[in-house]
Formats: sequence, structure tokens, C-alpha cells
Amino acid sequence: MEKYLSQLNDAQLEPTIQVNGPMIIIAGAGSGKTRVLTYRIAYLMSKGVDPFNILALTFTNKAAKEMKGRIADIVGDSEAKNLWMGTFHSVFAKILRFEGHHLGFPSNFTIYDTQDSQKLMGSIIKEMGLDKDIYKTKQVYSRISSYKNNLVTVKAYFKNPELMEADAMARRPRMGEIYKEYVDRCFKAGAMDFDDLLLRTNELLTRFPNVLAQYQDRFRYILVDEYQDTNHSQYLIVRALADRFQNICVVGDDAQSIYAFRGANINNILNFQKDYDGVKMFRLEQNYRSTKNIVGAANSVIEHNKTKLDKVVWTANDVGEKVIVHRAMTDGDEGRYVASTIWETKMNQQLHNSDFAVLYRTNAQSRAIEDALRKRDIPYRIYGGLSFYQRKEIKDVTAYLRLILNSADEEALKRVINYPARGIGQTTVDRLIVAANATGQTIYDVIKNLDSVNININNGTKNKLRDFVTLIESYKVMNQTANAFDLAEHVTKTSGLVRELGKDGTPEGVVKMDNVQELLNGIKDFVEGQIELADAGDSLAEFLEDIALATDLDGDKGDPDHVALMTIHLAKGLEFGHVFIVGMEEDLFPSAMSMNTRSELEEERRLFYVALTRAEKQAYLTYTLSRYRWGKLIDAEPSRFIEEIDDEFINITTPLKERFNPMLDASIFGDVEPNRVRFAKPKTPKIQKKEMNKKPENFKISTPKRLKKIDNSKTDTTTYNSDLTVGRTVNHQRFGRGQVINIEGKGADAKAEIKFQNGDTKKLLLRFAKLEVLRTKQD
DNA sequence: TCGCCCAACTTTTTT
DNA sequence: AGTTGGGCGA
Repeated sequence: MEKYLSQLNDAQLEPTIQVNGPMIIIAGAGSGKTRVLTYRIAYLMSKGVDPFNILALTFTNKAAKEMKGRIADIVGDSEAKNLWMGTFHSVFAKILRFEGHHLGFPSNFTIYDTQDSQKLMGSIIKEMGLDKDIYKTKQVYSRISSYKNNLVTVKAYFKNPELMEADAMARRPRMGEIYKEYVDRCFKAGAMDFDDLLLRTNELLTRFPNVLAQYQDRFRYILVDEYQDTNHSQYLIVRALADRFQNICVVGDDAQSIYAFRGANINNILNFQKDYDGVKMFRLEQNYRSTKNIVGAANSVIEHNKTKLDKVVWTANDVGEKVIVHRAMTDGDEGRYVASTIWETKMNQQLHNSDFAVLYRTNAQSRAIEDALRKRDIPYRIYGGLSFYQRKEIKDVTAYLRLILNSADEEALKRVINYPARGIGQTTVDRLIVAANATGQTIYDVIKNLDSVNININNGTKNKLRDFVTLIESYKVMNQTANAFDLAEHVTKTSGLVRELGKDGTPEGVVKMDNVQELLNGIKDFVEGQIELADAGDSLAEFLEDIALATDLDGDKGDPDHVALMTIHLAKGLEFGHVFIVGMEEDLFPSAMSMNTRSELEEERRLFYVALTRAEKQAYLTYTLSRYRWGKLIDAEPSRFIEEIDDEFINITTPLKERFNPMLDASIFGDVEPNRVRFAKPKTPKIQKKEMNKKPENFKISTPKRLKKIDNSKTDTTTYNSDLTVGRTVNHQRFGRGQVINIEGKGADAKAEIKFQNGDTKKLLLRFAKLEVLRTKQD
């Protein structure tokens, strides 16, 4: 253990060896928080804490898996495997499998994904005869989701006049009824949606004190990663579980809170110190990931936010290259710039494809980048988007499997009852649903008991329904003895699914068939992996649980040397040598949807901060003058975020404001061949190098402290030093390091209010004060 | 009930 | 531009 602890700096060591009590670690981007978390868990174990008593909650399955692997390296597999480590959703899904019976759920409950939930809501809206233009499925879904994340149950909803009023004002007076019907139908189907996994856990812990006590006693040490992204529901679960021992350690960075849109509450981290007594606070501020230019650029951006904790991220790394800003004509042109720059940089610096990432605000932007990379034969991989398990052909197969395990699963049944087509149409399904609602049975049971139900279905169709049930029942019998792979293969063959896909000779059809094959391979892998586990249970159930909560980021198959393409959200927690942030345009980033309120804009800004801080060596920002959106060419203008970066950290290769002259740009002539582009483009890097050489200080000065030259050419209100602005870190000969919190007055009378590190705040007359503006925020 | 064709909507981010 | 869902005719 000593050997590991010696790898940590002082700031990292302190929280690592802090064993008991509530604590919060504010960890700046790239400051080694994962290392602190893993070493801390290992340290706890070395101090005799049973891994069985440790619960670590992460944001992604990948993070959990990685962390567990790293802990296993330190303490050994046998010890590490007893740790409870995973996402909120996966950990509490597991607990609900054990305890759900208290709430009336079977242990084999289905997990509805967003698609399933929305489909169910859509059919409820239709059944209720509501106007689908007013009750838009997606809006209803997000509304109900936010109720759940804030612990507003159906009962609570109907007791809350304000909520009901708000919905009535939004012309949706029947929201509550939809909500109630949705919850009832999920319950009847033995299904929980993503939000239920948290909401039902809360219900469980509140209504059953003995269950709460049992898990409180079990989870004596709780660690929560990415605490800034927890929502109210998650917050309450953590608080309940930690209440007894108060050994709660949360890690987060308010500057990287980017999930408010799905209910994350930044106040959870801002108020942590009020929630527990005697909270110890630690800060990790040294960035080990990025160059000074990148850290400086990111800091100057985040300073535009009002809501933030006091934190100064700095780095001892090289100054590095400035952040390059590039203007492109269209999104196609932008893609070509990215591809050619990757191609050249890779050649010049002998890099791998995996050293590069392209980040964008919306998934739709990936297409133009893909096209360009493909033309240059640069291997890439798209992360996220429609995940593998959400594709239609895959969901069709898994729907059969779900139905075998839980025949009450309404969404699974509706999906496959007539796929492949077996003559059971919409009318029949509608009638079945009516009968099911009337008798309180599940749809599957109605079909099973067709003769005892009064239902208007002709005999031919009744026979088809009976055949369907017989088919599923035969699968259930097989599931008693066969493993998940043999069963799944049997299902795809005998249900007619494979035959159906085989008929489709189109390229898309072939891809679908391949995907189904890949799914079967995945199940095979899973089953084989399970054989080694002593406590392996029902392989089908466990496989379905795995994929219900899987994200695309989790598995990393195929050629590992590829350029990564993903949304900025997905990139959180990752790092790459060279990062392109594309689509730096108003209405796109920041998104047009998030410019209504200051807090939304601040979230976008934090998102930009996250994007920038992914880069180790070089960051590129690109924007276009026009871009295809909804099939139309739309004019675009550069994002305000570009201008928010301090000039000293960026290199704008093409002026932001100057009107573009099409005659000067070769790419105006449309889709040119890749190598033509290559000759037309290289001017950018060359010019940039020349400029760099003109300013040798970029390379010579490596000490963090540097007095910026006084620049009178700027039309600032201040004449002393344009760099001295609110938020800057300065050094004073006598008082030491401090941060500027206010500036008043002009010219010779200008004063700055500075909060020094020793806690003192002083107002200094800038005419006299010998202040050194630190080039980057570091000591 | 099935399958084809047209219209409408999409693009905020995800466990 | 691409996808999805609804409507209508067979």
C-alpha cells in the first residue's frame, strides 16, 4: 500500500487516507480523482474494512469496471469482487431484485428503457382519446420522469395543487391520469423504468425501516463519484444509506455538472457541507492532463459562470500549443478540415488514430465527420447515438427473451405478438388491451384464458393467438434447462425472426442479420463467462439485466486504434491527446434550446469546459458559416464561447468577424478529392507556426508566473493591465497569492479587491500595488 | 390484416 | 436528409 500512496501528491494523499466521517472532494478536471478514489478504497481495505461493507457508486458502468479492475490490481481479485461497485441504476436494480417483493414486484421484473416507456405512454394517450399534438409523448415522458426524480408519486401529484395547476396551464389537465395509468400499467407488467429503479428504492427504504437498517448496516462506507450529477432521488438514497455510519465520501466538480436537463441538481454538491456534520473538504486543483494553454483556456471560459465553487485549477505541465480556432464553409468542409488535420498530424508527429477525438454537441453532427474520415480511410468509431441494444432487430429478439422471463411484460408482448407477421393485427391487440384493463389480467393471461373472457375476436384469430402462447410456453419450458445462448438461438430460428430478416436482401437487411448474429455471439460470451462464476444464477435473467443498463461506451470491441467520435456528454471522464470540438456555433453550441435562462446557458458553458479539458496536448475548435440542418442550408455564426476564451490561449487562424470571401477558398468548388483538399489546406498549420515563432515567449517561458506586458492598445476601461480582471489569480510581493474579486475605478484610480490565500481581503490601488498576474491559475 | 406510400418531424444532451 | 408513423387500398 505504501508504494501506492507514495504516488500521490499531498492534496491527493489527504483524502485518500481520511477513513471515517463525511467528506467531500472537489476535484478539478484531470486532477487524478479516479486515482484518489481507487487508492482510497484500497486503503480502507488495508485498514481492515471488509469490502463487503463498501459501496461505490459511479456514473457509468465503464467507470465502475475500470475502477474495480484497478483496485483488483492492488488488493487482488478475490477481495475486490466483494465490493459493491456500479452505477446507481445497476446497484439498486440488483437490490430491488432481492427486495422488490416488499413492493409487490416479482424478482424477475423487466426494466423498461426509454423507448418502452414512451411507447407505453403513447398508447395510453391514444387509449384515453387525447390529442396527441397537445399530449406529446416525449413531453409527457420527460414530465413524468421529472416527477419521479423529485419523488412526486401519483399520490403526491394529486395532493399538489401547484403541479396540477402548472399542467393545466400547459393545456394538459389530464397529466395526472396519464401518470396514474402509466404507473399502474408498469406495475401490472412487472416493469420498472429507469426512474423507478431510484424511486422504488426510495420507497423501499422509507416504507420498510428494517430493510433500510439492513442496508445501512451493510454499506458502512459509501463513495459517490460525479456527485454533481446526482438528482434528488439519488441524493435521498445516499443520504438514507449513509445516515447511520456517516462514512460518506463524495467526489465531484461543480464545473463539470452537465446533467441538469435530466434532473441532476447541482445544489447536491454545493450544499453537501450543510447536509452532514463535520464535513471535511478537500480540493484537487492540480491538473495532470493538459497543457497550460488548455487549462488556461478552460479556466477563462468557466470564469464567465456565476454559480460555482471557489476553485483554481492549475498545471505544471508544458505550455504546449495554443487552442486552434478554424472557420469552415459548411459542415462538409468542417469534416474535411478535421480529417486532413488528423491525417497530417498523425504523419508529422507519428501518432495513432486513438490519439484523436472529435466531440460534438448533437449526435446529428457526426455524419459529416464520418463521411470525411471515411474518404481518407481513417478508422473511427462512433460512440453513443442509437446504442446496439436499442436497434429494432435487437430489441425484437430481446423482446422474445423478456417475454419468456416475464410474460406480463406488455411492451415486449406488443412488440413480438405480430412480428414476424402471424395475422394478429392492431385491432386485435387493442381489444386484448381493453379486455386486460377490464378484467385486471395481463394481456398474456387474457390470451391464455381466451375462452373465459368476453371478447370480440373471431375464431381464426383466436387460434393464431393460442398458437402464439403455445410458442412462448414452449420457450419457457426450454428455459428451465437450456442456457441463454441455446435458448436465444432456438428462439431466433423458430419464431421466424431469422427467416424474416433473411428475406430482406437489401444491404440494411444484411446488416440487421449480422447484428442479430452479433447479439447471439454476445450471449454466448456472456454464458461462457458465467460458467466460471461459482454463484451463477439464471443466465438469461442476468444477461437481460446487463443489457438493459448497458451503454455503448461500455464494450470496446473492434480495432482499438480508431478516432473516437462522440457527444461531449459522453466524453466526460475521458481524455485524448488531440481533441476537435466541432460545430462551435450559436444555436448549436450553445444550443438554441438552452439560451432562455442563465442557468441553462451556464450548463452549456460547463459543457464546453468539459469538452476543452478532455484534451491533453491540443484542442481545435471549428465552426462553419453555414450548415445543413433539417435538410436545409442554414447560416451560422461563431459561438460566443470562442470569444470567452482569453486571447492569450488561442490562435484564431481565420478572423471571426471578417466577411468570408468565397474566391479565396478552394473548397467553394464543392466536393474536391481528398488529396486536392490536402494541397489546398496546409496553409493553416504553417501560418500558425510562423506566428508562433514571432512570439518566442510561448516556448521559452515555462515558469508559471509571468507578468503580462501592459497593453494600452486595448480599449479597456482599465489602462494598467488588461489581463487583470475579476477572477484572475495574482501574486503580491508581500501578501502572496490571491484572487481578484472586484475591480472599481478607472485609470490611475483603479482599485482591485483581492482575496488572498491567507484569508485576508484587501483593496489595493493598482497604480502602486506590485501585482503579478499569473499566466495560468497556479502557484 | 398487410403493405405501400406519403407526411411530418427531427436535432440537445442519457442512466 | 433521413426516419417513422399513419392512412388507405388491396
